[in-house]
Amino acid sequence: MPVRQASSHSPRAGSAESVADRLHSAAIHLLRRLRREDDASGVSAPRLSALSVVVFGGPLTIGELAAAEQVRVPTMSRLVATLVTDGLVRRVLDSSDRRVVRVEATPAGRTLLQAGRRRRVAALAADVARLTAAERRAILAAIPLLETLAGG
Amino acid sequence: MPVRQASSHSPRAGSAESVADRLHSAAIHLLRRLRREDDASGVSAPRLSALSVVVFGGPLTIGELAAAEQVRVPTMSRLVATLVTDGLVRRVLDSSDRRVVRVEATPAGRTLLQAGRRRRVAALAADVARLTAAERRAILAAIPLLETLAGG
DNA sequence: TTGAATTAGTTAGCTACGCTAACTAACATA
DNA sequence: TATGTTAGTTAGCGTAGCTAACTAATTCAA
Repeated sequence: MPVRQASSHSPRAGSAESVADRLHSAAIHLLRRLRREDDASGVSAPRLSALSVVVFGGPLTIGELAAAEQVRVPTMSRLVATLVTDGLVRRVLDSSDRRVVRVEATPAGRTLLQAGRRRRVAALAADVARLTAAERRAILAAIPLLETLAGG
Repeated sequence: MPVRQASSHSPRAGSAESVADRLHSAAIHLLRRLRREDDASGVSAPRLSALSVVVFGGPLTIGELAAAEQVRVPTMSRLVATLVTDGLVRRVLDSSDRRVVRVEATPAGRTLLQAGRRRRVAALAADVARLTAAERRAILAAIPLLETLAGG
């Protein structure tokens, strides 16, 4: 794994390439862990993530949702279909443009999101809680940067 | 998305739960981006990651590889099969225990890894390079913590 | 020394997520 | 009105993850 050899192999510690490489590795590992926990909780990460956007971002079209989640429209269409089946969101027709599907959360969706997010991050949060305050600050400082990179 | 509402919704900014939640979201977004780039490079992230372990970690058994990559043995078995088909790694029989499959990199695997890693992280590295030195340091400081959390 | 348990890995079969291509339906416009 | 554009769905593919069930090899104990 890059991280395991980065120090002995990277071009320069701290170089953009080195940072990118190690970040890549860390993201893979972190997400594998998160996926396991999400699976255990019964709601996959992509679904919860989409549900979260709908709950907090108000009614959104499939296309807007896809853009927000950085996936293609058909992928989002399927995610939404699953969420509808699960009763977590509802399709609302736009009266002025009947092509448009607006997605909004159901009460069940809102409820589940709260519980789901709690459950989902519980184990991770427990580990985060084990870090020192300084370490937590270090992660917190990096998060907006990670989002920036993800958005690039 | 949690990040978009975290500041207005999280229990306490900086709390373990808040950090975990935002980290979860950031990891999803980051990996989606990385996946797109990996796909474009023709070698998926899990394969490159496994290849990297083999290249830098010397010959390893399937089980060791699975543990290192935090996946189950059948998953790794299949990844290795693909890498073998692609000529990037080679199975070596252990003469003292013929159940054991030791996986080692081929020259082609080593070559591809170098080029592949470069290509794979190039775009990300370009964005990283656009950050300030302080921002890069912030990410660098967080990475070992992320790996710790991923390993928990 | 042979028969049972254990260990390493593979195979089969499932779910989910991502994609593109091709389609339908609705709208806009020339 | 016919043509093009836009929103979304459906179909089909590839990959990754899992568990369950299997084979083959080794270990160990009666």
